[in-house]
Amino acid sequence: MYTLSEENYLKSIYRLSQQLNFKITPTAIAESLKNNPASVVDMIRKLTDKQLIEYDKKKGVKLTPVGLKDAVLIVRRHRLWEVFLLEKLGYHWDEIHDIAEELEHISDATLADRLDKFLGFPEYDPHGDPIPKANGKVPKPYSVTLADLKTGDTCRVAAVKDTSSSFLQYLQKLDIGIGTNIKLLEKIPYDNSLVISISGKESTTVSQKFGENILVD
Amino acid sequence: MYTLSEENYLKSIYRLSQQLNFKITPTAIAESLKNNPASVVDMIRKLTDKQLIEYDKKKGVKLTPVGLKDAVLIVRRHRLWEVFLLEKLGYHWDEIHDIAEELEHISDATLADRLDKFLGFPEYDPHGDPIPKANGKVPKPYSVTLADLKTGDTCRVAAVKDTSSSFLQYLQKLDIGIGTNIKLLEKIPYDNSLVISISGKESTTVSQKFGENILVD
DNA sequence: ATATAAAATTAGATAAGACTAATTTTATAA
DNA sequence: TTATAAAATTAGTCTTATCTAATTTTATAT
Repeated sequence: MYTLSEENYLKSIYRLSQQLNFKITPTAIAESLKNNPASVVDMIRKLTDKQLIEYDKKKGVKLTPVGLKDAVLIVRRHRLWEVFLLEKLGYHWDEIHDIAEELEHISDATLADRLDKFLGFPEYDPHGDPIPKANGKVPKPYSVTLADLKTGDTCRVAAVKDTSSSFLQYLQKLDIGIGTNIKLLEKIPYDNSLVISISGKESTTVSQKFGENILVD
Repeated sequence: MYTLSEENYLKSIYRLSQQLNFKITPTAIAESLKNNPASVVDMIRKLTDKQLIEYDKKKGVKLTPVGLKDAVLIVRRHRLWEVFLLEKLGYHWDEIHDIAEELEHISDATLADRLDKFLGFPEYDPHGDPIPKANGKVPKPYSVTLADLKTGDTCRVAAVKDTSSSFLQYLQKLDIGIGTNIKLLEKIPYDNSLVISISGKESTTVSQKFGENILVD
């Protein structure tokens, strides 16, 4: 159906389109795929010809209904495989993304649905990202971050925005995972550092950047 | 590590090398991969440069120790995924090969071993082919076919040589799977057709070609 | 032993998807 | 508004893996 590259572009454009009020330019796509903008321009032409995207210099790149449907399916496969790798094969949080990047391209028509069933129809992947349903519906993603809380608030870690292994390994070191309870003890006015208590334990200080990458319930 | 094509060539050469006393020529590889012989000649050069194979016009193509090791790993992955697709995801016998052809190329270093453990270290795949172990050792493959039996002999289906879906669907129709008991009632001298009884039921006649593609215990 | 067929090889073409370098267009700031 | 920077685009190159067509080598049969 699609080539590997086409799928990666579709997925990348979809991910960028999730960032509200963000114009999807060739440069933005190039950065997200670590490609040269010139290559992106070529692929924009190809995907436009195939009616998977529309490109308007003013408005940037936008997925067509068909392009959107298929991009969502790729993301669905990615997130289902992540659940599989973590829950069934015992991988760690920070190892699953790259493998799922490969697995998501397996093209069999019923594979995602069978895997979904096998895994018990999970709603969120191990990073807390919503797993699109077979019909294309996407569960509501989390939007409040740890940095949005007020002093004294308590929350439950629901998802992470940053999925780099350096971030995930830091979380592991701090004993933070999906479901961990965190209380915001203090916000340092100087640089917005956050003093928190993890699972009721002694306090730890983390940066603003850190807090902005943790989504909470 | 390897490109998709390189892996497919390695696997193809390995499979051909399993056929005893068979010289692996460019033409044979071309047929097995449904490629043009000219393309094969190019890839033979490439794999020779990488020291994965040796090519001697007289002796044909041969895997080097390194090439063999890696070819076996690809076959290991293929067969493990086949077990997964059949046992865990509920696919049928004739659907799993093509999907495993894609899955086998997922390159993570520990994936095969984790999958192996998750599946309970199976010795044979759903077609009865031996699954190479993590150390590269390959369990003994079955070698006696239904066509080798003498009239009156009873056997248990252990594996199939042909994995085309037309063959597998025919088997399904005849209610034959791995483990099915078959008794050879008669061999028709004219064309070596076989009259057999499947699971003790009424007799059925199958062709010599059919019998040669069923390996028995 | 030689004609013929089959197999192997070479030469050159093509397509996909990436690149660099040069150019054009658009945005931004003085 | 105009100079400058940034972004987008074009033109042309490269690599991988395929192909076709032509040629050379090897095998086979009379």
